[in-house]
Amino acid sequence: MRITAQEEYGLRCLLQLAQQPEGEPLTVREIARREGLSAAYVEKLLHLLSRAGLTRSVRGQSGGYCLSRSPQQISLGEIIRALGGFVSDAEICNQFTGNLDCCVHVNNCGLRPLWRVAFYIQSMLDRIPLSALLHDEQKVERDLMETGRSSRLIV
Amino acid sequence: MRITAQEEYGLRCLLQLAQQPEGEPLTVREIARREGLSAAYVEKLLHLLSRAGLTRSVRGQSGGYCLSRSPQQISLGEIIRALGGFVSDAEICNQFTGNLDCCVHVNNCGLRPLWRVAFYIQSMLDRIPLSALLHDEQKVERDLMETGRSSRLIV
DNA sequence: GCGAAACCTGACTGATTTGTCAAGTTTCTT
DNA sequence: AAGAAACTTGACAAATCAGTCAGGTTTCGC
Repeated sequence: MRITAQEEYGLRCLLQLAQQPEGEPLTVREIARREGLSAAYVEKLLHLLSRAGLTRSVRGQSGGYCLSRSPQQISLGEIIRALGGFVSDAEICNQFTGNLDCCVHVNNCGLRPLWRVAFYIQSMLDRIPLSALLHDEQKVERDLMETGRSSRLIV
Repeated sequence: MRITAQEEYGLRCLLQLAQQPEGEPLTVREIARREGLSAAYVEKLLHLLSRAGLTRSVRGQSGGYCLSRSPQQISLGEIIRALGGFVSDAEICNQFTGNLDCCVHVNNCGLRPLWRVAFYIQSMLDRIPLSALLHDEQKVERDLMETGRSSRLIV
């Protein structure tokens, strides 16, 4: 269970965009410079994020990338899903790679409670806006406490 | 941010061991049969878990594997760490693969709040015992609510 | 118009992760 | 003591992921 490189670097790019004044696009080259990444890699990440509807590109000489919504309206959950995905219902027993014809647990999956945990984590991330990462760490902590108290697992 | 194959299958093996009567080892062959995995792969997973101190092997003709502690005393967090690890403090800025000599955020890392989130998730998993996955899903839900209320991020 | 600056895209290479194989060592049963 | 059942281990092949490259298309400023 790890945060992938793609998620980390993609998020860094988004944080750069989030610090930009409204409506002023930032170039790939500039983001790459600030984050110490190659321009090609930043392009790939931003392309992924644009496909997911999180960023918007402006072509042409004075173009670049913007967030498509305000940092308050973009959640960490969305970002994680755009950049590599999370465990999801669909892939649980279908993508089973074992020897049997299908997952032996298909009728009474002993791991279903684990997926429940995963969904819980995901719903927690859905409640944390990108803007939370712009502020101090205490802010994030308060947000987490909030989700901890209020969220329920959907039965 | 995903649960890896190794984590999933390793956990399945542990769940098989957890259902075994105390002190009766289960053979690799039998676990493999029940889970529809190859014996070689199950061996590899159990070897990893033994190294982490979660399982114990009994050699010889009537041997096999047991849990080294009761399912109540083994947490999901430990299991995840044994089977592929979680993000950890040490690897955050050190393993940075960018072009710069070191992470450009080393002094004021914009992602630190994200690691805080990761640690929070990890501490939540540390509070869920393996035994919780043996019971019904409502049980897991109650456990999660408990951790949601009681845990604090360590500052 | 035309060239420079910027985004767009798919193919490709290297690294990591998955899962297998094969040749051990240990222990029990008879 | 011999053989079978079981764990041990390191090397390997296949699949997936990270990151690069090259050659596009679009737009702006002059």
